[in-house]
Amino acid sequence: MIDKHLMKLRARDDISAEEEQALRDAAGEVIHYPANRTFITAGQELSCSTLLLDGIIARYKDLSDGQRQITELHVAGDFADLHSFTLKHLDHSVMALTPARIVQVPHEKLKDITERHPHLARVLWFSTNLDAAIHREWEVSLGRRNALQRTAHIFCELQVRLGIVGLASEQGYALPITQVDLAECLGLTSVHVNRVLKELRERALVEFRSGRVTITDLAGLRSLAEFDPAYLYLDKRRR
Amino acid sequence: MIDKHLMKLRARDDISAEEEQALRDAAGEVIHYPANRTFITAGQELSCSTLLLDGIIARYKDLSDGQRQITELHVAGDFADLHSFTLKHLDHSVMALTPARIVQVPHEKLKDITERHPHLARVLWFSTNLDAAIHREWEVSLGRRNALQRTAHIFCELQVRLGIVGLASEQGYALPITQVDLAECLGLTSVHVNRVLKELRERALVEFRSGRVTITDLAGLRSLAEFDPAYLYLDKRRR
DNA sequence: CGCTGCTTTGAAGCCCTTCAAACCAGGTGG
DNA sequence: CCACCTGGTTTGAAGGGCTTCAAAGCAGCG
Repeated sequence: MIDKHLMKLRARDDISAEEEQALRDAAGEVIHYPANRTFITAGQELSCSTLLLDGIIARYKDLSDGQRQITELHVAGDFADLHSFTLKHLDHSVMALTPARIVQVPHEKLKDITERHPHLARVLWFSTNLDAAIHREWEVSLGRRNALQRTAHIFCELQVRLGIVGLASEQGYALPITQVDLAECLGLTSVHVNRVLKELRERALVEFRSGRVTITDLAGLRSLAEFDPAYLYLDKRRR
Repeated sequence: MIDKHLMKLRARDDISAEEEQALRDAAGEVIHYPANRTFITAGQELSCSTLLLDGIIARYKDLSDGQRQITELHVAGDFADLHSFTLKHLDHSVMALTPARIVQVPHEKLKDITERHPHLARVLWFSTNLDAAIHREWEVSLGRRNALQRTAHIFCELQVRLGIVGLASEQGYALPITQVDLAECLGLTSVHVNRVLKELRERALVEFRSGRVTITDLAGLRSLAEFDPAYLYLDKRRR
């Protein structure tokens, strides 16, 4: 059940059989959410974290004028809110963008892990730091990259992250979200995202249609985005 | 020496005398950096974390065309790179924007803490999650707030963060950085930041001159920025 | 007292937004 | 089986916020 999560962790560090078992034991109830369901609201008190088994989840913040900024996307194998273990309530909301299957991991069990499995605790700590690294890369996109590069960059990021858990190839991957969702990730209007997607298609780099990203030219796409996967910390030997 | 750091932690959770001592014991060499010194370069291997005693530090990423995005500012009492403990090398660089005094904390000592002081370890984990929360708020600013709100927002944030360690009042605080630095935080050009500062001054909200932020109307400033300090997790009772 | 780094101002232009409307596909009910 | 509805996509036209380019102003310092 938590196999994709283990794939993700093991792409970054060694996880012993004992630690794997501790994680498996921590997994609780499996829940299905429909697309478009907000299941954690900012500020709400939390006693368990959400491990995503399947689907796409977004962390987002709403502004008073109805605008929304998605601060990170999550894919299968990610904890959507491991940080709620130390924060206890979140500064953002969390929603399923597609139908999603998740498993709840009680904070009690995570606390046990910090007390009984220090190394595994550090690996989980690492995971939340990886989320922060993704936030930073998005800050760079939002602050300094133009719409075209920004859009190319997110497609590159998801290709790598989905690839780690076996859900993407160099040719593309399923991404059943809307252009509005994408616009909320990119800090753009959906109208402009639409125009950018058209240009990416016409440049024969990538195509985003009917819930699927089809990559025509991965090298070209990465070059346009100046994508450097270092921020995803995949080089295991360095840790 | 690490008093400001303890103030910061204790604004969020209780720290026992024993834990305090463990932290004090972890502190190593004190180092002075001049303004404008990059002391950690992205990718470089690290064996200790940097606790800021005095000054302003920036985490930043450079783009190939010479543009730069600062992803977070640090003030006295902050770890500038506690996350390097689990990441081992960083996806960004770190520089002193002002003359800075720091103390190095060896990762070995942090590892001891995770093994001997699980609660303190969780508090440190919390600290890195707080950094991530700040990243998220900056993503919202960069993605959805206009230049005026964005600038107002960062002044509000720093007022709170510096206030926690006794370095800001409701009337203002020292912030000896340049408009260029500010622009690199805000994803704007320094030219436009200059115009925005003029408008904030003319609206009698805040003045930024000769290294000092003078707040004329804190309520008005917060209202313009739609500043909600919840993301700084200061409500101790909820944890 | 001139150099240097930072700030300020102006003018022109572009990237992205806003507003509006048409198009399209899939699902539902008459 | 088609008309209708709904949510999402696409396109056009106009406008604005921020950038770019350029240059002047200013303060601190050797």
